[in-house]
Amino acid sequence: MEKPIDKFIKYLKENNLRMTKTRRIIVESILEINKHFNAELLYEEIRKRDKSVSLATVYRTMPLLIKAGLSKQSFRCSSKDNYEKAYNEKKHLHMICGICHKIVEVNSEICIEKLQEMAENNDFQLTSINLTINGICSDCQKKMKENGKNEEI
Amino acid sequence: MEKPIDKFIKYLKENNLRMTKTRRIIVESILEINKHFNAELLYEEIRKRDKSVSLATVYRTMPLLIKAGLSKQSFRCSSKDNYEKAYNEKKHLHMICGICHKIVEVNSEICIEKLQEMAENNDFQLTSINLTINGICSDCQKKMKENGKNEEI
DNA sequence: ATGATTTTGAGAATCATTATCATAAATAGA
DNA sequence: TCTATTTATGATAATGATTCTCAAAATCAT
Repeated sequence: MEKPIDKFIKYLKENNLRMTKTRRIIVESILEINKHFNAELLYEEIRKRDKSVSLATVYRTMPLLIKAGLSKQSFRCSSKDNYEKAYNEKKHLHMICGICHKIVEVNSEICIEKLQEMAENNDFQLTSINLTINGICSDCQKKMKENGKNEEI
Repeated sequence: MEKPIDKFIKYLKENNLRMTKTRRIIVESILEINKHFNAELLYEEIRKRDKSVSLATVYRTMPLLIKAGLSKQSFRCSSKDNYEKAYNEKKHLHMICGICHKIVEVNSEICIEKLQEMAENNDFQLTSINLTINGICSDCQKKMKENGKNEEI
């Protein structure tokens, strides 16, 4: 299977874009993150390798990674966009607790395959599927019962 | 079946909140909108009835409508949160074109029922399901082929 | 290496959403 | 109905994630 970095280089070439030190560091950093991530988290991971990379470049680079097929948009939590790797990934969805913001990944192969099929049936070229269950986790349900509060979601 | 406005009044009472002229107008306005909507669109609809209502109050009122079960969060498009009514609604998902931002509703009863079941199995008190397919509609695919452009998503 | 083009970091700008606060409206009690 | 208390509202400022700008640096084609 083609290595992510090679896939990226290929994408860049095809689009007359340049492979740079910064872009390489960004790709390497994403490889280290084994879950969903937002721009800030990726930025922290990048800064472990190189403190000179700017947050703007992280934001600038995400669309490239997505178009190159290395990464994809995922859910949105606490007003922040989240991403995940687009390869080697089990088909899953996210259950997000609106109180404590805990995120649980749940296998959902069947649903996702059904959605891919739907896109195809509608002659819709799929770029990403957002499949998120928002709710209140059992821990927070308990806590709410205990103190009788009606907390924000 | 309980009327939305009565459901809202009941919710307000239970939470020691007040029914006001503004809140009534907001509920009435939502009843007039027969599709998904964002804060701005709802604000326009409200202003047809009363020009004095402020956008801040629209934003303030949405969480109440959601908790009262009149409305629910839906997809996000062009950096804006969208909502929809939470009753009388067929179970559907949204397919959003990343180029022209056209939104197509597609029936998806099976998927949604599966997801509700999943939430239940995980002892997760469901507040909303976000089920969105992002991609490129067939029209935009054609246009891109014609002028060979690699447009933004 | 040279010159043309692209990328970058730093910081400013944007824009949807939230917070603040003084005033107005709604409720409870007399 | 009047009054006191609480809640809601409009106007506007603040916030914060993301995007834009631009001069300087890096990359590429020759």
